[in-house]
Amino acid sequence: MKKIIKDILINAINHTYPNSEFIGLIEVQNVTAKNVEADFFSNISMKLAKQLKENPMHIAQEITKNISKIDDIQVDIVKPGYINFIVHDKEKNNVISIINNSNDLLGHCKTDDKLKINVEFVSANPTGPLHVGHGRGVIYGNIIAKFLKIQGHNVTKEYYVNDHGNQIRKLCLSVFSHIDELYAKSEDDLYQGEYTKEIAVLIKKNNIELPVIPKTSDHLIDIPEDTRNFIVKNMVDRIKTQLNNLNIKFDNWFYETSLFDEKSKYKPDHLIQKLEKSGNLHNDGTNAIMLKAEEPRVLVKSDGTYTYFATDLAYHHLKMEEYDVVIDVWGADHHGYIPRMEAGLIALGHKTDKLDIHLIQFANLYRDGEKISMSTRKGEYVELNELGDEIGNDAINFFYLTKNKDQHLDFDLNVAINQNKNNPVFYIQYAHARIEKILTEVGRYQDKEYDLQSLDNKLEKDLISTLMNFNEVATKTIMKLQPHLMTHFLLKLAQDFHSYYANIKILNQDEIDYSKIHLIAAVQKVIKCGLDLLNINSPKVM
RNA sequence: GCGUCUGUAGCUCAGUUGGAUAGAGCAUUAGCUUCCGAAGCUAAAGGUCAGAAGUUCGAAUCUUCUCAGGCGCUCCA
Repeated sequence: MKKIIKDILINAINHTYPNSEFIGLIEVQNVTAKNVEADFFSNISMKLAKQLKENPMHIAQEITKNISKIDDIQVDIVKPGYINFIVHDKEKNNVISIINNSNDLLGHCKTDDKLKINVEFVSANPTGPLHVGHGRGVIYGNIIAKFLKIQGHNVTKEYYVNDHGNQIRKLCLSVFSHIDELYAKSEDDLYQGEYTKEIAVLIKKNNIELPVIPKTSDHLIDIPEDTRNFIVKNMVDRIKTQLNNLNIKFDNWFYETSLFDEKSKYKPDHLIQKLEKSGNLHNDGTNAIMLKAEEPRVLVKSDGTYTYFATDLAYHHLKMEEYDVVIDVWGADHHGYIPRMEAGLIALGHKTDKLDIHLIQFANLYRDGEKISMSTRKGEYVELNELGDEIGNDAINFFYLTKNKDQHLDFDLNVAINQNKNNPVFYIQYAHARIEKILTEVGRYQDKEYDLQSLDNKLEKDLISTLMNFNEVATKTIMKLQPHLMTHFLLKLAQDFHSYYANIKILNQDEIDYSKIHLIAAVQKVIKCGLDLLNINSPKVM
């Protein structure tokens, strides 16, 4: 509809101001102001006023003179120079049939340029279970990967498992400390979570080899590889189970250690050689190896071990070579790390416009008004699934998706649990269930006679206008990766429906008005489509 | 100090590439059940869009400055 109006305007302006370059300035927008009786408007005459040095009202009149009369659209001029369009109900009501006859309401959200995209998200260290602090990144990463898939891209969802660094060693020692306290002797801040005890029990039960405790404390404890792998596997399995409970599946679990495989092309030492050849290493006279950047960044420490950055750079080097677009979903605390990563990739000859880093702002967690900090190390955390058990996956999804990722948000656990019944997601689902009830009562309605033009009640008109916006909202949500737009649309639609339902009797005993049935069927179809898009269930009964 | 994200109703958040009188939910107040599901509906009340200046016909939206908050500035991961 918008496009049709735009074409009309283009035509008219071509006539009014031939050979002009004004076409590019034309935009048609939805009317959102409540007091304005119109569906769409254009501000083109105000824009032209400046260039033509004429009164915008006058320009609008000149343009509208050249708009050919169309049956279903009324054109108005309103000061200071808006050109408003009112679409007649007959035309609008067609949206109901369009929706009900569509096989794929999201069919228009397709890209012309299919790309191979890697979306890496969560990637929490396997040193503890996923907790509520990870929730936002989990849900966000999963949903944008879904949107990209709908667009038609070839998407790989990837979890990067940091199973190589010092923190894994600490994890192992934390586990061993429950078997023999001597393991904890030379270590401070070990992991305190319950799971370390559980794994210790498994180690004993399965007779897994324990490391030898060295006689003198200057010898490091040497952890057998199989034992280490056993512990890491157990942790990763726990995380997988948690994600499974949220219905999230990854396509690829990439282990940091695999970069060090003999056959790996992307071994960090190859990386260093490459950087050295291209003259990108910085030497400050110490034993450390550094990358030249806005500030030198350490790749290999003086003791010969790699930094996290070195292996992460190798990993990104790999992704950049294998994919057209590389997306990272990171917590906002990593933002200072971006220039380093970009500098590294540029030094390796990559174009960083392929790299798209989505920063997610932190969710501050409260319990009864008091801030709680999540610390895996101290064993202070609320597991993501505990929250899921309390309020359900639908509420979790909806909660996180309602907010823009750049918005800092506050989350009070107890309030969330207590107010769960008021969660807006149920309001939407309730609309779906109510419609379901009516539709089953009505039975088969598709082949009955109906007249959409009879829908002329104010509430029906509102409902239909909202339905008309679905296409645009869906496009924006999916193409611009903004899930919160859809959550707000669904709330508005549910609201319009509940209002309609409460005020207008849809099922009349004497005779059924099948146009109303088609209307609510369209509403239900759109709600279901929107909820599916957000990974939320559409229950038929609640 | 530098970088970065944010500041909209009592609370939690929307607000489209700058458009018309600022939008929801929760909380508060007052109403609504012989009738399709009250997880609902109808209203009321609630705002100096942090503050100031600027650009513009027009600013919550863009620019600059100030104030306030989160996060980051490791040979940590």
